[in-house]
Amino acid sequence: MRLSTSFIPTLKEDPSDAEVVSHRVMLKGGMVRLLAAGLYSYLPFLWKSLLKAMQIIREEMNAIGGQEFHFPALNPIDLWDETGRNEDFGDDVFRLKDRKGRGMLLAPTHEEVVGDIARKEIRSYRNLPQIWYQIQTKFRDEPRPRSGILRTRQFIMKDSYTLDVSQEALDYGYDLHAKAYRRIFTRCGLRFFEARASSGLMGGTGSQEFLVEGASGEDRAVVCDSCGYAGNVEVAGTVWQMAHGEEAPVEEVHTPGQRTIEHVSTFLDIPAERLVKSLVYLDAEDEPVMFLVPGSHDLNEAKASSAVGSAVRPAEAEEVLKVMSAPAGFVGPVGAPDGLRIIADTSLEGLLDGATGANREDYHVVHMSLARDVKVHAFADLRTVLEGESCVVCGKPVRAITAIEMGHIFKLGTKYSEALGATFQDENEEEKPIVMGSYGIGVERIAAAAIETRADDDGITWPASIAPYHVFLLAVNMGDDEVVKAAETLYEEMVEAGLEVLYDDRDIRAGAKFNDADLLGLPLRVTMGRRALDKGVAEVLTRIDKVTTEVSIGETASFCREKIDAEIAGYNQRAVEVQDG
RNA sequence: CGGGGCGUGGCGCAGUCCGGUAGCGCACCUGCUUUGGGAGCAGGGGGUCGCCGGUUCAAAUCCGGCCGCCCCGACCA
Repeated sequence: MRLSTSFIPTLKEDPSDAEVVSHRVMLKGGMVRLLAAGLYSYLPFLWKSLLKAMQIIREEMNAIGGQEFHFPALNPIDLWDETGRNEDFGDDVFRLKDRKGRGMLLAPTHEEVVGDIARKEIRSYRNLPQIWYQIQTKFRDEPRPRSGILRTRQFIMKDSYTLDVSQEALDYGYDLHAKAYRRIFTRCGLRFFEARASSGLMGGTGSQEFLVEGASGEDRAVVCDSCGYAGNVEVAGTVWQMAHGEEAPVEEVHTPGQRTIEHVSTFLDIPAERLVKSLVYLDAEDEPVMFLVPGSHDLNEAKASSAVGSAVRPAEAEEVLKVMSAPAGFVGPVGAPDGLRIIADTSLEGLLDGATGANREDYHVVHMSLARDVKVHAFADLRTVLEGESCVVCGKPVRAITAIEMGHIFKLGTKYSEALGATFQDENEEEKPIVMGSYGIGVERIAAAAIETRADDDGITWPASIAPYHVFLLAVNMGDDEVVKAAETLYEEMVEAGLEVLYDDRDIRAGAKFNDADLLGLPLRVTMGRRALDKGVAEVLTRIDKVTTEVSIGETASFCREKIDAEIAGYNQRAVEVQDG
């Protein structure tokens, strides 16, 4: 492709509205343009990369027996009422009416459509298993789109669905997907973590996220570099025990105005690790529940929610007062109202000498023994783990990371098939619900994560497998006929060798070309100028390390071809190594 | 939805406090010179200052309302 006739509108200055690396570079590199908040046009240069990522996804999905579909993005709303998810998604879904007034929505995911086909077509265990997938635009009216292409309101997703006869069969299909995902991300040149995750709105019995470490991500996870354990903070556990202390009579102490852990800790000279945070929450029915976590830790609301089995929200100040008859900042489990559910973090079990609110303004209690003084309803993992705590698998310290969620796989079970009546008849003529799994990959995030993790001060450094082109061919001076002729010949030879070449034949100054070449970040840059031509060479620069090699003109095409092939072969080799986890 | 920032030629910004000629750099057009890391000189085109209303002789500037975009939080497969 000739740059002189391409539409790759690079910018000279940094765009003002972009903070995260991938967003800035995509705008600057003429790859995306904003239409409205969370809605981007993908320009040809980015689209080529996305097409390559999608092709890798296709190959790997096909390799595990996936069949590619294309479902309607526009769905009748009553189908979503059948599963209850029209309500569950709330304002996150775009709704509209057709000309007859029928309620429709723009699908944020496709379990319902898959379930609808299944209930109409799948009759027998002989029809199973099935792996169905599509690569399609999804719509979600995000409350806050952000970070450029990382969280948008319209995005491309590879979504796949397994239909099986049993939980065991689902496990197999789920493992096939995990394997495919490892291969996909590795072939795309990404280093990822697999993290246990919360199923959230999807429901089901288990889920796992594929994360790429990166500061602009929205996910927090802990990873163990020793054994490879990783978990989203919503579910990750660590081995950590609060100091038990020694038993002593419980005692009220005057703590005027000391509401926060920090203040109380300083005021009483008790380390935060010995304080107990008492938090009043309300469940979905507005029934109160008190959570107890170590003063040194935060309550994790996702964990709190699963401990209660319902969504929870912090009680407002007035609600705290109403439930506890004491103001927020001074509430505690000692002498709490009868019947108040109290759920304590597992690290508090056996605590003999803790301090917390006294349920009386300006007073706290010390020497609280949990077993003696508190009626704990249940112990559960409630705390947000902290860096340096011990890995639940190997005991080594874990690391806390910020990460981009690339993919998420779910064991759904029979939630959707039961709601929709998608059943099959087994060998014993018994009618059973189909066991489902669902699996997603955010396609744009592949390109975004590659940029986020590999960009340098000058621009992108694409992995060869998803680079829009392999080579940036730079003719230094279009006014020099011999240079132009040599560049044209190189262009032809490289294309002939099967390379994808972006040929900068623009009649502009060399400096601008070099800067664009750095910015666009193709794996190889081939420079043809007077200097090189006189030596009978082309200068081949590998973008990732900026090392230049002089290669005789006649061998340049094959030299580049080998470089690109070697890099891609490296990813493929690594894919084999990591595919089984 | 709460908090903060911003909206002025295509892009990046100044001007707004203190009302009175819309300005700078880049980009764009023409000519000449240049040509290996975003050239120089000369000439030129392009802006209802986000929108609506108010105050005023006069509004980019003051007042009121609204809209949009970005960031933090809430939220979020």
